[in-house]
Amino acid sequence: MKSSDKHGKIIKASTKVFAKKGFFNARISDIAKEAKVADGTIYLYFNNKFDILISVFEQEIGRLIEQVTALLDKEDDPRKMLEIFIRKHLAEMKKNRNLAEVIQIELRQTNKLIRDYRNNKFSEYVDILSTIIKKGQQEKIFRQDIMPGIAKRAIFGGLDEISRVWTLNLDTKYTVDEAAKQMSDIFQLGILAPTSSS
Amino acid sequence: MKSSDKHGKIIKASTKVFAKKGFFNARISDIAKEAKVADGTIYLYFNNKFDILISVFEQEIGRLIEQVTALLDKEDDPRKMLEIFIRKHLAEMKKNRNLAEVIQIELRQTNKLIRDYRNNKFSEYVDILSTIIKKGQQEKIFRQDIMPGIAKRAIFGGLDEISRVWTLNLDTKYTVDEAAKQMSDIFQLGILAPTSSS
Amino acid sequence: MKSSDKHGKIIKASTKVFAKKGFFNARISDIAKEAKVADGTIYLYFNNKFDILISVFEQEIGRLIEQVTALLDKEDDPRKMLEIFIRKHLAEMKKNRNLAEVIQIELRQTNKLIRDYRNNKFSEYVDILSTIIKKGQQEKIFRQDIMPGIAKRAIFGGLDEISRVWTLNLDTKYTVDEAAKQMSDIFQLGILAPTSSS
Amino acid sequence: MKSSDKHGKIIKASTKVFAKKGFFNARISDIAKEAKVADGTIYLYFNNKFDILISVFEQEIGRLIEQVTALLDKEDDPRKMLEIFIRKHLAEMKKNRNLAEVIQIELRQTNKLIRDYRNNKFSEYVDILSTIIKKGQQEKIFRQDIMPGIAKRAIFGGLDEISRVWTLNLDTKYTVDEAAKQMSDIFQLGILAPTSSS
DNA sequence: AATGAATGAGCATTCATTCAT
DNA sequence: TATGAATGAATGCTCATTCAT
Repeated sequence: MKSSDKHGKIIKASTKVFAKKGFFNARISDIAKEAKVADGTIYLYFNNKFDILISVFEQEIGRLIEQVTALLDKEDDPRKMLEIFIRKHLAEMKKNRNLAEVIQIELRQTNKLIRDYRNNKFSEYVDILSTIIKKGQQEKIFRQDIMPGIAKRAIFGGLDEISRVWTLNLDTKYTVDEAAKQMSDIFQLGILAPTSSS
Repeated sequence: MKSSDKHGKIIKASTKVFAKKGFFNARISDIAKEAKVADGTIYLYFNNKFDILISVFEQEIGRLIEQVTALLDKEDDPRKMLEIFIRKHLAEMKKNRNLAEVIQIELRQTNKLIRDYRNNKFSEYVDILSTIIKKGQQEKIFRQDIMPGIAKRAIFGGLDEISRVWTLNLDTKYTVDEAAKQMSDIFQLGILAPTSSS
Repeated sequence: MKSSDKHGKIIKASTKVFAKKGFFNARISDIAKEAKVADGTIYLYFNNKFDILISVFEQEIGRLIEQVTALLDKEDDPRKMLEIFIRKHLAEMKKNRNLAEVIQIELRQTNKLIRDYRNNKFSEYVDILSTIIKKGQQEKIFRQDIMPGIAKRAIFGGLDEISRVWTLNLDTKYTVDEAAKQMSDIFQLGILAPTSSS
Repeated sequence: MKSSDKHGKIIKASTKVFAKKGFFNARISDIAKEAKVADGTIYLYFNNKFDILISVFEQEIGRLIEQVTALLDKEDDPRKMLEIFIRKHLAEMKKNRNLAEVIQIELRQTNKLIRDYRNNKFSEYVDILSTIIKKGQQEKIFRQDIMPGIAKRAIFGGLDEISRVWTLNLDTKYTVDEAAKQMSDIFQLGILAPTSSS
């Protein structure tokens, strides 16, 4: 890491600007100003505007993966692991609104924008969920008929939608803990009342 | 309703073009060509490009609401109603890929793009879920501690993520029925194995 | 003159709209709305937008010529005739602000816009001045060394500038009579004090 | 002052293009081509098309003011000063036809186009005339009953009309000297024959 | 490495004019 | 005659990217 980590400064500035304005309305000059570098300097570190966006994903989600992984390594019970993932994800999204916006909105477009880009880091992140589920199934803790590939999307999608609303300044009546508790219950116990389960 | 129905033709063409290229990369001339009208004709029916996007939402989601509501009216059991919603939503998204893309990707941006626009139709659609949940709670079929406002987002988010992947041509290994069955189970029963439920 | 004199209505409406918005910012639909006819109807009476402008000149200035000529016919003294012209022109411009604007601003552009158009009516109007001057010279009332072609422009230009300011809402401190008196004096007596004239 | 002076080149090119085509028919690309810069470059120096027009006025009329003022500073006799102004104005308009056109035609529209713009430089220029007249009145050389606010407009309007005709390629039979002499005489002595003055 | 002036392709929108009714 | 829906050419301005310094 150089003393003047321009690459990092630009990534940080881009996250902020993309979050605030969206990818298409964000100007390279906005990013340059935010990062306190010249417009042209950005092109010494990135190929083009899309490249910046992708780098933001890779870097920010990479950081997320590291943090979540570190937390999960200390735990062995799949139920607890699932709860940790849920809580950590919601906490991060609430804390880092810029990242939340970028993941929820800009990430969606990326596959359309850049046909040959697959969000590997993102897949890796979501796959943490299926790994937990498979582990739970092996340990006979989670139902065998659950398809991990579907469950991971159900859970991630749910979390994403919850945190999406936070970025809109709506529904802030729920705290992270409340929401995390609810989501853990919904996904683990289901919404059926115990007596009515077949 | 005029015989030519230019308004409808433009909405239909816009849905297709927005789905294919995304709002920002869609050109008015693309839409005009797709709708087989002149560029200027579009402005006889819509104020601007944003207005077209919003109209697409209102119209297409309005149609979705009508269809889902019609199906739900025939059913009284909240469990069945939830299943119906899930199956219908997934079926529609699989069938109408253009609408799916627009909902999943473009709708996300809308609140950012147009500050004073609230997707009323969209809220109305998602609120069908919380209505079902509340009904189930009143009938003691769904757990009392579930917060409908959170559960509706968990469920819709999950469905959205599932169908999002379909539009990417990934994971088409799951049929609508399989996915619907899985989602219903996950949200109703949870993923915990029955014996391990506390 | 037909019962529904559309041609006249369009001319009248155009004068108003051109005055208010200027030729380039005036829309055919503005004129149509003002004249209470359909857009297309205008093209039954005029070839194009320029044609309307030219017709406005011809008609309005034609009316001006008639009125001024009628007044001048009653008078034989060139000094009085000059005063009458000056007073009448200023009075008309003050009364009919729309016409004033069109003459002062739009007429200027016309030669540039329409290369092959010569404002014959306008020339005819201004030539009334040179006719008066020539008559005065023949009667030895006006100085022989005055070139009528220059004097007519000096006088008309001066009047035009005075009334131009009126349309800008500036300098309304001068009444028509005051201004007319001043202008007559300036052009007849000059601004030199009598004692200092060589 | 940069060696390339793009700002100046664009002003010069704009004056030429506005003169030739008029403001509304002038294209930014016309100006860019004339100035030998890219279209976008123009927007590094000016906010918009109107801003270019205003800058042309300010700069060109500013130059005119400087030149006239320099000439007038050497003279003390109001009669001579008036003659100098008249001759200089006509000479400049004849020499610089582009500026002449822009002043005579485009300047007229400006107040209509841009409501909050007042041609300060232009007012300043015309006010040189009223200053001369007031000075002449104080020195008892010009008639006391002349209102300087009206006289300045009479004189400027007359000069403007004379030079306007030059730009139309009409009446080039008069030289600058002839016209200047005539105008000076008309405004100083009036057109009445000496013997017939009351 | 860093700068930022310069570039010029690209597009939403307007509006004079047409023409089927 | 009269209409007004439809047309599509035309353009001011933006901004990602380049490159001389």
